[in-house]
Amino acid sequence: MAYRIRDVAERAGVSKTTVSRVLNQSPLVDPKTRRKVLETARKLNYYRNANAQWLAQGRSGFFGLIISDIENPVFPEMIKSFENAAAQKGYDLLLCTTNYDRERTQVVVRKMIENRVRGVAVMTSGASEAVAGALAERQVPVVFLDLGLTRKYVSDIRIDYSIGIIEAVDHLLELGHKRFGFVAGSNARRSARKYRQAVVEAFSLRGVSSPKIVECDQTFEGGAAAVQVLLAQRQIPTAILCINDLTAVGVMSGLRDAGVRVPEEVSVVGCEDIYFSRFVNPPLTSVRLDRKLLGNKAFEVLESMFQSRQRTGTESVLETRLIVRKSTSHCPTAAFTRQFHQQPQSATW
Amino acid sequence: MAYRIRDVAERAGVSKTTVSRVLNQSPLVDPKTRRKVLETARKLNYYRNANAQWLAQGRSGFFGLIISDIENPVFPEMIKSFENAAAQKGYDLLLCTTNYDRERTQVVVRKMIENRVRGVAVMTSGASEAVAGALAERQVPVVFLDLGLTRKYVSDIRIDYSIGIIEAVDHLLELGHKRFGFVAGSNARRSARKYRQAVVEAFSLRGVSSPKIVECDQTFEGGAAAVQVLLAQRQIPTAILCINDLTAVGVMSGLRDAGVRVPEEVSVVGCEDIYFSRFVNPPLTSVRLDRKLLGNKAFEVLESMFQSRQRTGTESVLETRLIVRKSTSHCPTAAFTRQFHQQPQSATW
DNA sequence: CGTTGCGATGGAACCGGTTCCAGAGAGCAC
DNA sequence: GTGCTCTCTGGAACCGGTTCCATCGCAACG
Repeated sequence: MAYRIRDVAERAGVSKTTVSRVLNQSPLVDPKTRRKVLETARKLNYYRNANAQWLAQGRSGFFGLIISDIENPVFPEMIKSFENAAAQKGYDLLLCTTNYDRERTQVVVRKMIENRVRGVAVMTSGASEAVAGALAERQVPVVFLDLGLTRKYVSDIRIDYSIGIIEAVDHLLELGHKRFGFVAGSNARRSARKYRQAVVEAFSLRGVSSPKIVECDQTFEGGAAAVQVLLAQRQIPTAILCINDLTAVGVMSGLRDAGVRVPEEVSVVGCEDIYFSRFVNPPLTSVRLDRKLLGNKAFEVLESMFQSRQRTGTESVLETRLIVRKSTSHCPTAAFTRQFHQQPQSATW
Repeated sequence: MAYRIRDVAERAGVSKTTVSRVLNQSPLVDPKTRRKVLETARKLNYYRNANAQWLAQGRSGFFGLIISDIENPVFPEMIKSFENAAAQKGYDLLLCTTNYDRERTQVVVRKMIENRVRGVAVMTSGASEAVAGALAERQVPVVFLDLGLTRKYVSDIRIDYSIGIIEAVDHLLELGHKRFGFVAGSNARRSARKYRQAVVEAFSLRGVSSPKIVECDQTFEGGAAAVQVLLAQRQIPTAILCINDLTAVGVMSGLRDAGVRVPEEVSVVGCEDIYFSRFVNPPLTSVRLDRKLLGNKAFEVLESMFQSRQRTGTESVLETRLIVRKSTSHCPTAAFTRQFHQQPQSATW
């Protein structure tokens, strides 16, 4: 068995209490004693038992982070910044994934409670109010993404898509575009619904007729399939907004397969600005959601709830903005578009 | 304060011991008693205190996973499969990242020990034998990636790049290629060194003259820069191997910027087969490293060490294989290559 | 009928820390 | 010298589980 605090105490000729004080940087220790304790601890190669410490303290050193699927490229950046923020304050990360599974979500929430975490960030938009309830009931501060609700122990970070989308619409209008398409996600997803709403509002705000909306499953293949629907129209759109970057890349691929050049003939705008977006060809113009900021803010919100006496939840807003790269450019001339429709390959769609 | 096991015991009219037995599925409990205990636990909405449980048991329910940087796209898949494998056996994941920082590595190793994890997978090739020593000394089973060493408590998973690389070389030879380039990583990295060695060996095995090697920093930009060196040669290679996919994508981008078409004029092969490789244009041919398998195997190895009486380390091998997509094709004719060298844009490199 | 064996249960020690509270001893003012 | 304050230290209870060992009731058996 490894050395315990008592072993250190005995060899340093002091009590457990004193050793504990030294290890926890209590000021109530004589510098000379402190030095001796630290030295013997080092000599014994002592490691404290985190479970014992946290049992005694009534809570662990963990902050929990619940996400849906770590393979989704939006998460790693968020995890990193959340973890860094926590590490800076001396806390650890307890990461759990739900894989979009209802049952697994329950298990994961239970784990958070059993581990006596100091707070939980639930960064999957699939999570329900039931999750919020379960955690708040155990007095665990929790922060959600776009839950649309705050109360005691429950904070919310709202993502304001509209800013970035309006920037995108303005950008496209400036480039002379008039006919738009939007490859949307399923309305069953809260975040997809919000995004679609913001898109529609942005167009009406600018007094432009609504884009042609095609729904897809938010994957690469979904984007490639959705764009075929848009291309089959009598008048194809010259600019296409997409629910996320992966879809946008699929859209670009579908366009290329159909012989349509991006951005010369059709401009494409993604959302999220995942790491890879700058490396595709052409580099993708995208509505950026700053996950670094999101992860930081999530931790910040949790910590301030944890500190506050009342544990009152707060609402904060995360803004988005447009990152212009090379997948958008001037609207092609009408002549060009008409010519395009006479190409033989258009028959194959 | 939340309900404790004692509260459940009192209300169910049994002892703490019995409740503990019920919760741990011990068979030494009368079914009737079991039912009553479970019911009162549910009624009280009881959650066990993991810290207390693990303190008493002398070890936690965690398996540790140490990686360098979660933003590197090779890791998420690995994390997922490791976590799934652990979850299936009822264990949890303790994920820590080093961010390539020596000091942070120490901190992270300490955390693993303090949390009394049942085993640690160190899946960053930056880790040294010192880390192995620190953990083995505390009798923590640990599995490394390409450490090239096994002993008590220390296992190793060796990645056999050569299979995939030989497949790649054969594939390119079949396509008629004769002049090759290799965009390598820094020899300072263990894994990059191994990869380079495997490439050189594969060529000599097939009796082909060695490729022109250019070193880079394994990033997109590094790849784009490295390819310029290759293009500046009198005879440019018609096929380029790359240390990883991100570099390969950079190489393709650099080629495109120089007006060289992939794969018609130059074929490109990556390594790792990250998720995004199939979505770039053209979809990347790559030497796949199966991270799903790696994560699973890492957990498996740890668990079997944990079970074994002797805690002897094992060595296992993970094979790679070539995934052929569209970034490789027939070697262009000699005439074509010569013509290319007379193009004006070659002067700008 | 006494003994044995077995399934079910509980008492109490223990895991390794933290923290409340009491107290020793030094320093200082009077 | 006395009393007070202040700094530093240690004893002991406690956190909430697990587990060793003893015990008890009951059925089976000789």
